[in-house]
Amino acid sequence: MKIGELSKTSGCSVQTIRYYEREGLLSDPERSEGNFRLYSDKSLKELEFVKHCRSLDIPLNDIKRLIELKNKPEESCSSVNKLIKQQLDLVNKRMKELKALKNELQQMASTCNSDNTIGACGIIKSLDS
Amino acid sequence: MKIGELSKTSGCSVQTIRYYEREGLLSDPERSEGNFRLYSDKSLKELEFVKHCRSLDIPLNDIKRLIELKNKPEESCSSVNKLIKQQLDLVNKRMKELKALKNELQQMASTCNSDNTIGACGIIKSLDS
DNA sequence: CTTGACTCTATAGTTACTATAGATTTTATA
DNA sequence: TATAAAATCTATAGTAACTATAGAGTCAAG
Repeated sequence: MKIGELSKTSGCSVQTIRYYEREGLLSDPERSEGNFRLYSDKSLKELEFVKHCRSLDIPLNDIKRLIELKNKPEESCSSVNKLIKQQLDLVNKRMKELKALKNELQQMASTCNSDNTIGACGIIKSLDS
Repeated sequence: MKIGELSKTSGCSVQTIRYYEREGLLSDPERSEGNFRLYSDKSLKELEFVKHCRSLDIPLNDIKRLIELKNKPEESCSSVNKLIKQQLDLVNKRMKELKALKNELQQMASTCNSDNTIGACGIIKSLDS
């Protein structure tokens, strides 16, 4: 299949696919006579692996490492484990931050009654302090 | 005070301060004979307003709008309110996403017992599916 | 008077894409 | 078969919010 079809079946944009290729996350596809990329089901699998990792917010560089590790099935998977745990730590940290954000924003929103003027606005006041 | 001192008292890096100025979030400071930026306490207040907004993850463009609004105290603050509510929606959305992420990552981490090989690694398997 | 710390501007790099321009190839229609 | 439309190609620039660098100028202390 050509890149447009791969794009549709995978849900990745055409530019993103080409970008992943440039970044070394996808193996170089065959080319047609006219230099169009030609993909197989294996390519789709590769792309889906990347997509799944991205849906977990794993950075492209880490995904690259995971792909390399995948190709060494006899090695210990402790590095894979470490990578996932790091990602989990990050997510936990970000969640804590977001909770704090949410609290402050809610508080702020509650101090504004919308027929006030900006001069009397509780939101602006709390941002100023 | 010069930019280095403002940087220390505010906790913003020197480059970030200059960047905010370029982006129009801080008013242009006085300059010394030798063209060094000279800041007042008012400048510090301005910078702290920006910092506070940023700590709430409000984008620079929105902060710019808030600053403009701040300077029109007689207008209705409904737009301020709207902006904060939008920000709150964003935070809530992101929190939901993160919760889902966290679940999947935890699940994955639990399928790996670290003395396995990559070939048998539950993490890689689940990323593959 | 010179050394080191600080500051200046301008520019490039970061991440993960998205968007564009201009050229080429393929497919569909007349 | 001619041609128009759709898809693809590469290369490059833009996005957000900074951070880092280069190369030059300024200032305070010894």
